Amino acid sequence: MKLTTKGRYAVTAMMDLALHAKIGCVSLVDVSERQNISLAYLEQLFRSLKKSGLVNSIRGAKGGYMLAKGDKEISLADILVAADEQINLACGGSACSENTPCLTHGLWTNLSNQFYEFLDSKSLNDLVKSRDVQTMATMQDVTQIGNIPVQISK
Amino acid sequence: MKLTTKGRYAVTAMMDLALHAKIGCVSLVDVSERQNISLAYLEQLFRSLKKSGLVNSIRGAKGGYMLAKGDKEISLADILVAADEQINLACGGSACSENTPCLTHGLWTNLSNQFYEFLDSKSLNDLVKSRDVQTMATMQDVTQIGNIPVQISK
DNA sequence: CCGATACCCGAGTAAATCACTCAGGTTTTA
DNA sequence: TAAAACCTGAGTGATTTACTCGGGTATCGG
Repeated sequence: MKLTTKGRYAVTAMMDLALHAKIGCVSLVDVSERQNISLAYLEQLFRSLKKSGLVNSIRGAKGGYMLAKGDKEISLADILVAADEQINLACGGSACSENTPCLTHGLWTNLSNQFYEFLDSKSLNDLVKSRDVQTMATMQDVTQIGNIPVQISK
Repeated sequence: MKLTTKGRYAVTAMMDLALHAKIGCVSLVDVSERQNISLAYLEQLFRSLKKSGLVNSIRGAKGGYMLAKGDKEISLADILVAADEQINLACGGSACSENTPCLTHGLWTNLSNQFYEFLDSKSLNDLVKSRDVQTMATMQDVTQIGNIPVQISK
């Protein structure tokens, strides 16, 4: 039971967008530097996020990404699902088919649903509000000399 | 967020033991046939379960495995952990080290703990009691001509 | 209008993990 | 003593992961 880094990165990146929502749109270069994630990987990731309608993009210089909905309308589950992170513990292999389900088939679908409910109950806003994240975020912005709008030299 | 088949098999197998606890010990051949899991794989799996103290074994003909504790003392979490199924969604890669944790580090350790609590609150007995499992189990035993104690011919 | 910035896209790939299998044991019972 | 069963280490093909690469195309400032 583990999460792929893709799912984890997706949540991190979405939080970054949420934290800098006031600026308008955020470039992946910024996200990459702040969150320490490879740019190429982020681009690939944001394709999925966009396809799922979680973010909008603006092309060209001064472009970037922004949340397609409000903070509170996006859940952890939404993000994970968008990042191909299926929240499904159930079986689909050889030992368990539709007509001859295994002993635990019901159990896992049940648990999966409960996990989904749980993850769907946490909004991006909930996450961003947390004290932990707030302090980390300001630290990140300060480290970025000059903060966001200016950014003169490399 | 998915479960490996190893974890799933472990739970299935443990439930099989629990369901046939009255017989004394259960051979892996029986479990293999009833639950449709490769014998060799089960043997490998039961090494882990034994090492973790969840089952005891009796060697030789008429031998087999049995639960090392009561139904109610064994949790889903216990079984999954024994089957090398770590219940940990947190990061440990490049983007996130101890001194420079990523934005979401706290979030994932938090979630992991909640998941663990949840899985630890479900005992093997809880699972076995469920209507679903009961009916499936009797079906499995009936299909096995002659049921458990007798088992004359192959 | 040109070059820099940034999004967009398909494909490829090394490393890791998974889901097993195999080939041998050793112990116990009938 | 043969069969049943547990025990063990090692190997392996397939799949998935976590990326990278090499090209685009749109937009803005000068």
